[in-house]
Amino acid sequence: MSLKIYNTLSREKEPFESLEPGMVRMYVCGPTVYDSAHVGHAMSSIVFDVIRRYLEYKGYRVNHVMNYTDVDDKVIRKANELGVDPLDLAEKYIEEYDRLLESLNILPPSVKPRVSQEIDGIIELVEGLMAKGYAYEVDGDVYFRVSEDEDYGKLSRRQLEDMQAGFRFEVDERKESPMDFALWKAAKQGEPFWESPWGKGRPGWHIECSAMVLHHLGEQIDIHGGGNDLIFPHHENEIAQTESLTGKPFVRYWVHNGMLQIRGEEMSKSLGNMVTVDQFLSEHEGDVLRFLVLNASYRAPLVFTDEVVEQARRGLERLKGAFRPVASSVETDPSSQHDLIEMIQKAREGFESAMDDDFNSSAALAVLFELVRRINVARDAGVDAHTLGKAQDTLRELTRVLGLQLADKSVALLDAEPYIHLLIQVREELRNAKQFALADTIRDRLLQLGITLEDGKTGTTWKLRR
RNA sequence: GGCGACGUGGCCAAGUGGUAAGGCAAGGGUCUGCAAAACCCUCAUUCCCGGGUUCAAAUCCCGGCGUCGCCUCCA
Repeated sequence: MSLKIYNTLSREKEPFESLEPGMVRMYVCGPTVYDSAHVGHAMSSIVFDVIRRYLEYKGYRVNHVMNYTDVDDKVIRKANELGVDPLDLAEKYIEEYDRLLESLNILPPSVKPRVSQEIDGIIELVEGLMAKGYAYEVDGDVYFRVSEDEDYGKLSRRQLEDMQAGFRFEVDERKESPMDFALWKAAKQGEPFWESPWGKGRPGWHIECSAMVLHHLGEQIDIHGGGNDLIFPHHENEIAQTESLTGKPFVRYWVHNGMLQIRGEEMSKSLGNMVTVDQFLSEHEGDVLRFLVLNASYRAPLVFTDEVVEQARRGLERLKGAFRPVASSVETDPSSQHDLIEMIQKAREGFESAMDDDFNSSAALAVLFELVRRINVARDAGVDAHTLGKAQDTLRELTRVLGLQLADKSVALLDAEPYIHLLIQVREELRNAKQFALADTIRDRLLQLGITLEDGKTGTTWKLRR
């Protein structure tokens, strides 16, 4: 089986082949750090984390770069409102985002560059474009000359004429064409600036990503990702700049995630329907959001409502339930062992073929749920602990490829395990003696301590309650 | 106005030519002192609507309707 990835450029699933065998260069557009991240940002980071984890599972080494946009109109505006330094403000939200990545079990990107630390490379890039006639200066601003780029619009499938027809914002008359975009902006009063050949100024929005890719990954990369709202103009412009400069195809696979929507609306500050990641995590574990994301196609819009969150939480519980250990089993059923061993292999194959199909995580989850069911059946049938453990190990390994943590027991709790078993034993004797009131007290008290007891056919099992 | 995506059961959702995965919810049952969990059974003759292509369409084509995104900063 080989991996296929949907490429926004061709609008088709294509066999994945990296530029360099065994190695993937992946760049993902990160957030503009002017405010707290919302669950939509988290969705994007989760999607590309899953992609990375699966590529690593397939044996690739992944060089994963995610940028922080810390020099930007919005950052400056907000900093000025608050009367603080823009870079200090950005720093605060960068630290916050780093923490969120960790809480959501997102593997740290290999490099996390920031615009403010890439200025030299950006200036160099702009100079290169000017030297080749792709850019021009007006009063300290530098613009990209779109008319020079013959295949401009190939990613978003837009024609220059189409775009100009629907123009409904004010055009800067100094530009040669309305579609020309800023590579470098002359500094205005109260804005951070850097010295450049065109005077004091700062980078335009799109140029930063081109510069960071060139700096950290090279002229050509395998995967470039981000939300599908970035296709135009951001990624379109990145292609224009970078390919005009290098003359080489920039990105092999453009990968875009769909937008997360709250009740059919894009989540945005202006609509007042933001759910920040912090808010979400104060009520749910990170796995819930990840499960929600995994349960759908990463390319389609994601429905985010209280009901769907609750469904994700319960689905997760079912997944976790499969890790319960064998009870004090009475008699074993050999056929259950055979079925389970067979399922272990089938689950891995099914999982891989689902994920190979453009990271079809919801189909992969369906396979895992089949494994869960078979594990539960085998446990009820009294399968031996060794075989059950092997099936659980496979389930654990595959859920980890998806980045789910499930109920990873804390060390403290592992220490408590013998005592829990002791209590279960005592309670068992009380139940045999029909001392139900006392038996129930033990169950209730353990529940208060976060441990749920369940009396199954073959004995009592326990699990951690969230 | 232009460009693009999407519309599958009560909810989320997979499925791009061969006769509808999975999860949640719901109903019935097994087990159980009770509870919970688990397991078994049931739950879309049908995939927004109308045409067309085909032996065969949720899947391809045309036309509607609807939702969303982008065209201005946005994961």
